[in-house]
Order: sequence, then structure tokens, then C-alpha cells
Amino acid sequence: MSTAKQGNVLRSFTPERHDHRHCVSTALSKADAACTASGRRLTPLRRRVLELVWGSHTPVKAYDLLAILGKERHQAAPPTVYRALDFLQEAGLVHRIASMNAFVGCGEPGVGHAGQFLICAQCGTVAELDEPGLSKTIAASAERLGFAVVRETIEIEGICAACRGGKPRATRAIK
Amino acid sequence: MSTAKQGNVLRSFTPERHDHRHCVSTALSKADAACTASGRRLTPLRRRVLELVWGSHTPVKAYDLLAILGKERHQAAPPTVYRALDFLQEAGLVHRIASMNAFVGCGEPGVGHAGQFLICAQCGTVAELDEPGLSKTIAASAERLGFAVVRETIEIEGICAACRGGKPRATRAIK
DNA sequence: GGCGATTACGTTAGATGATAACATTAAATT
DNA sequence: AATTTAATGTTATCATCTAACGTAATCGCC
Repeated sequence: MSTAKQGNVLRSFTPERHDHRHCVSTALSKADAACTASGRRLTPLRRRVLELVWGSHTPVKAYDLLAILGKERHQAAPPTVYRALDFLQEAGLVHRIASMNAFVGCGEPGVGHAGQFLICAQCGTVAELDEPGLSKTIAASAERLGFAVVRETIEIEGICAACRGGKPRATRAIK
Repeated sequence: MSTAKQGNVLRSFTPERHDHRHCVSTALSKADAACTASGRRLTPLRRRVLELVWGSHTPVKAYDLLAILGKERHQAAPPTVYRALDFLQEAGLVHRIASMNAFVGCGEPGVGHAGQFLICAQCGTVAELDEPGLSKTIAASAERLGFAVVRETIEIEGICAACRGGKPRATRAIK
């Protein structure tokens, strides 16, 4: 048996008690650094959207962000939030979860990686993986068919350890 | 090195010249059989929707189906088509491609398999895979985190052999 | 075959998700 | 400061999907 290299967990299922404000501020610091490095402008609006995305333990819907922004700035329309999200995706700071039409903060911005997610159907929390083995298997299949891979969308739905272990967290609702 | 078992191609990139009506009628026959076997009712409406889905080489949008049904039956609203699609998904006869908000016929109904798709960004055609190796890799990662997999969404975007080989097919448009 | 229960479908309305197009403001560049 | 570019505001609209409720078809049973 080959010693399969284990992948990394870029964003783990968060433990029940942890200071999430710390996660958020760390993410924002990383984002500042990444944008400075790449010459992008993390404007107050974009930064605020990123903060809101990180503020939730679960993927956030665009219109939820819109509702919050609407209260804060008294002017916010769909393009406001979609443009910010587009920027953040482009910058590798958030991922879009296609199967949910929702967004999560990226646990490891800057590092080139595919989008590989484990999504708990119970509590809605998301873990982000970087399993090179997965991408390799995909690449092998693709190659057999002469298919050139451009982008991977891997979203695995299931039940996380906490929810299985009889101590389910707060339910999926993010409002 | 272990002799990795190669997966199956459940639905391949269709060759340029082939009698697609044959694909469709085969799919419908299989569907009839599968529904009879499982005690489901493949009503005329559902059957027609399945036929329309299979009629396209590329994933079909719900509203495209709606437009066609509208002409045929002079009464067709969104629920008409979404309900039929829900049934067909439940019955394992079509898959939803989350990253496209579109639907494709399932190449191997009845056989339990994950949704693994290669999607050509150029021509829009879709190949459906069943790579047990992929699912195994995913299961291994999940297990490390105590995560119980329920459903896999694997959608790989890229360029298919035909489009790479300088003889691109008709473009993605399905209208 | 009639009858109640169930399932499918019709119909209206609206929630949610996303984008086009153009005006305005702010920032970077010269 | 003037010019250019990038970001945001604003309005409108399109696309996707679902809730809720009524009607019609079908099924299961007697």
C-alpha cells in the first residue's frame, strides 16, 4: 500500500466553544495582507462584507448580507453585495458553495487550492479541504477521456462529528 | 502500487455523429422499467420532461423546458416543470448540475452512484463518471473528521477532447 | 362499480438569486 | 489640478425556485 499523502484541512468544523471574533479578525488580517501583496483594494465595503461572511459559522446568502448592509448604510442594492462578493472570490478570500447558493470565508487565502467542502446538513457548518489525492484522482479520470480540467467543484454533504455525537450544535439557521 | 480499479463512464461525451433519438428512446425505456420496478408513476408529463431533458446534448434549464411545455400544453407554469424534475431526480433518472442550475439525464438509472460530472465549458456537453476511487478518497478524508457522507456533488469544469482537438462542436447554446 | 384516500397537476402569487446599464463618486496617475 | 480608472450608487429587470391552495386523476378497498 502506498503511503498516501494526507491532505490539509483548510477550514475545520469549528469547536463548539471558541472565540469566533478571533477567527474573524485573523481572517481580516490575512485578507489585508493578501490584498496588499497582490495590489488589490480591500475597500471598507468589501472588508465589511468579508467580515460578515466570516461572522457566520455557516455559509451566508447574498440577500442576508444585503439585509445587514441595508441597515448599516441605508443604501444597499443587490449589485452592492454581489460586486463585493465577486471581488472577494476573485481575490480568493471567499468561496461560493454552488449547491447552496451561499458563501464562506476561505480558510487559506493565497494558497492555490481547489474548492473541496464538507457540508453538514444538520448544522450547516462547512469544512474546507485540500486533498491533492482527490484532485489527482480526478485528473487521472479526466485524462483518460482527454478532458482538460479547469475548475473543480466538490461539495460533500453529510453529518459532521458534532451532530453525530449526540451534541448537535445550533441548527442550520443563520439569521 | 495497488491496482487501482478504473471507474466507469456512465454517460460519455457523445460522438459527433450518432443517432441521438436512439439514446433518448433507450433512456425512456430504461426509465419505464425502473419506475415499474420501484412502483413509481412515470406519468405522460414526467415522461415528456425526461424526453426533453434527454433530447438535449447539454444540460437543460428548467425554463427552457417550461417554454417548450408551454407551447405543447397551453398550460404550464414553473411548478409543472419543477415538480416533474423533482420526481425524476428522486427516481434517479436525472441529475441536477448545481454549478449550472441545469439538468441532465442519468446514464445509468437504478445503479447507486454518486454524481460525478465532467462539464465542457466550450460545448456544454457533460460526461458522467462513477469512480469508486474518488468516493473512496473522499470517504477517507471525511472519516478522519468524523464526517458521515450523504451525498457527493462533484462537478469538474474543463475542455473536452473534441473541443481541444480542433474540431469543436456546436457551441454551448441549447436553445 | 362506487367511494374514500392519495397522488398528481393546475393556478396564482411571491420569495430568492443574480445581472445589465448607466450615473456618480472616489482614488490613482500624470 | 486635470485626466483617467476603479468603485459604488441606482434603477430596472431577468432568472430560478417555492408556497399555498384548488381541482382532477388514480389507487386501494369493499
